[in-house]
Amino acid sequence: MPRNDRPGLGLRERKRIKTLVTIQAEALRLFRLNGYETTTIVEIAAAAEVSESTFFRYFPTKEDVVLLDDLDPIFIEALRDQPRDLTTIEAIRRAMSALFAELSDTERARQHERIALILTVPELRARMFDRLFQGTALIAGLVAEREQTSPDALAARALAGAIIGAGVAAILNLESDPDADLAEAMDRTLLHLQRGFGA
Amino acid sequence: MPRNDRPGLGLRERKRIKTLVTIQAEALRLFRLNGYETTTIVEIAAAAEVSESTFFRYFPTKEDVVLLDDLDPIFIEALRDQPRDLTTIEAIRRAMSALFAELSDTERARQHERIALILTVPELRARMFDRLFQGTALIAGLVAEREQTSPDALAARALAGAIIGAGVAAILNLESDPDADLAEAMDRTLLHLQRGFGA
DNA sequence: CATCATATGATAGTTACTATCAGATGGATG
DNA sequence: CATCCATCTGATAGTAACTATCATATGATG
Repeated sequence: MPRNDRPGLGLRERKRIKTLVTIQAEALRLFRLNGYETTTIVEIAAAAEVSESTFFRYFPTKEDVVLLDDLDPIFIEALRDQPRDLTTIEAIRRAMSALFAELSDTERARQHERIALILTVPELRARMFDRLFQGTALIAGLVAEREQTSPDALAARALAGAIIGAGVAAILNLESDPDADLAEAMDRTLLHLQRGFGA
Repeated sequence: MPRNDRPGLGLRERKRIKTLVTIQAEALRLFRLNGYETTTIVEIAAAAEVSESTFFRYFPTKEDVVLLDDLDPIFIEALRDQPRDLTTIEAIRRAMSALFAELSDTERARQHERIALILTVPELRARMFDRLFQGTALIAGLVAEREQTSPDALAARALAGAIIGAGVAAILNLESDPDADLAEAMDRTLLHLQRGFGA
């Protein structure tokens, strides 16, 4: 995740970010080493040299250690930057491309591993889906704003759902094809949706 | 859920179904009465007059008491019954209609309440999404089988994902419009997808 | 009726998570 | 530099979901 430790933040804030990053890094290291379920929070706290209490102050649940990322706001910003006259799908495709382009190689690798982990743990997978569909309302809003053709609320929701569903399909594709390029796959699924499925 | 207690099953089997139904019924009653999170499994077990151990023999997790239903196989069967020459979306729309048509009024009301509960509990909502997307592979298989146009695996997955996403949109629509007719809403979102979104 | 497979209850233990409180530490002010 | 306040931390105790195990009970079968 993009580093936030630019100075000028005050010692307290910097310390806070440091422990957050440490906990997350240690947790992911242990998950990679011993698996998600078998790694306990006591172990993570010990590795990060904090108490169990502190762990829960930074991450409300064990799942959040894996699921929290600061990509969401970046994506939303990238989406807002897209020209108004684009189709919703077009806008999302471009925002996606911009997001992926912004990532460094190590960052991309880290995200790749993160997603691989999420897909293998049912608990995490379920929560990821939930988070993705939390965005339905946001996207539906965009749809209603952009596509002048359909003022129908349900139509906007339908498109938003289909977009997220297509994105999820690209992610799930990694299960059977772990080395696939997620950015490209997602762009392709969205493109399919954009063109229609030739019903 | 459609009753399975037709006789000719042996006493053991009948007892088993009876306790399963009892546990589920008592659980849902307590959830409705006191809320999902605040109701403990000890309470459910007591209400159903079984031990805690027995509860977990019937339902591996607390969530499963709400999420387990026997609609999935019925839907899959209904889907297989659709003529081969239909579009995938058409086939799914018809299978959905058939499924909803098969439900009695009380059954429909029960499902309605069940979904309302699921939507309010993050844990349940997340796992519902997971279950729905478990079906992606199945639907993608259907797509690959029916739509001769696209032998591309990713294209099939994209359509399957979009279909499920559109269905989810209809479900999520209940959050803002609790009295909406789910069957109709789902048919409409799928119809939107079928017609394309006029990109 | 006797035997076997399976279902049940009871007990003990693990782990994620909550609540609470006392002590430590950074930040601002005189 | 000293003081005071806000916040952060660690420790402890407790709850609830779930697992493992074993003895007992009950339906199925010859």
